[in-house]
Amino acid sequence: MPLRARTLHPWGLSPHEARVLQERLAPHVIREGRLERVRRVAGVDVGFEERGRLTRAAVAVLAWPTLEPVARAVARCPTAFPYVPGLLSFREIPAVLQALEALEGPDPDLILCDGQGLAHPRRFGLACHLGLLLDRPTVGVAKTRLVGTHEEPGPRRGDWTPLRDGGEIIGAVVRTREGVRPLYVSIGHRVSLPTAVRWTLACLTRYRLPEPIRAAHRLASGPPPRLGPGA
DNA sequence: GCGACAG
DNA sequence: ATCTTGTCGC
Repeated sequence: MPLRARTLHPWGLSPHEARVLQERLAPHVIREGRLERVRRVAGVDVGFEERGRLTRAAVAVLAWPTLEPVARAVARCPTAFPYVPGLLSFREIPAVLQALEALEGPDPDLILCDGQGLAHPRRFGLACHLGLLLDRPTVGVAKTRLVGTHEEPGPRRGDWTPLRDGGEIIGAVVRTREGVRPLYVSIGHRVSLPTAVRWTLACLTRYRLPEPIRAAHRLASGPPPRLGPGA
């Protein structure tokens, strides 16, 4: 059955109302969870298309552990919320939900999101917001830092250092490939930080980004998908 | 006041 | 996110 979001709140909010809502919802994020019997891992990519002022979301579902794509969907919506650092989910999640609800086949057991999770000023990044709406395990995987301080992780794939803010560990700075900038991994919902880091690393191939997110990003902005012999 | 600031 | 310029690896 299709992934469906709970209606926890309305979407036509002002930036101020959005901040207040984040503070109300953040305590509901579950910061633990181990994941057993993972069969499918989804990646979510979000972005803005200046031409047409559209918010774009792409989702790819990959089988575990083969990482073969089994489902994909793209959605574009007229952008209805400004880009404000810390409020990205209010701009992007409507398109993400539209794409998720169009997916065919069995639901993913884990969703890797393009953006922060707990590594957010109010501990409620896009991955937390999406995880709470769906009540499913999510992980935030961001290419650059939003908040927090950290030391540079070691040079080898899998090396990581804690990301700290306000006296707590809010994420991990993970070297996913030698010679490239690290990624910022944080809890989204229903996973522990070690689980979030483990699955980010488990989904790596030879690239900087975990394969489900790469597949999603490629879907909307890369070359057209090559259909396999079974399609 | 000045810089920082997911996508 | 997007754009531009310069450098490096395959």
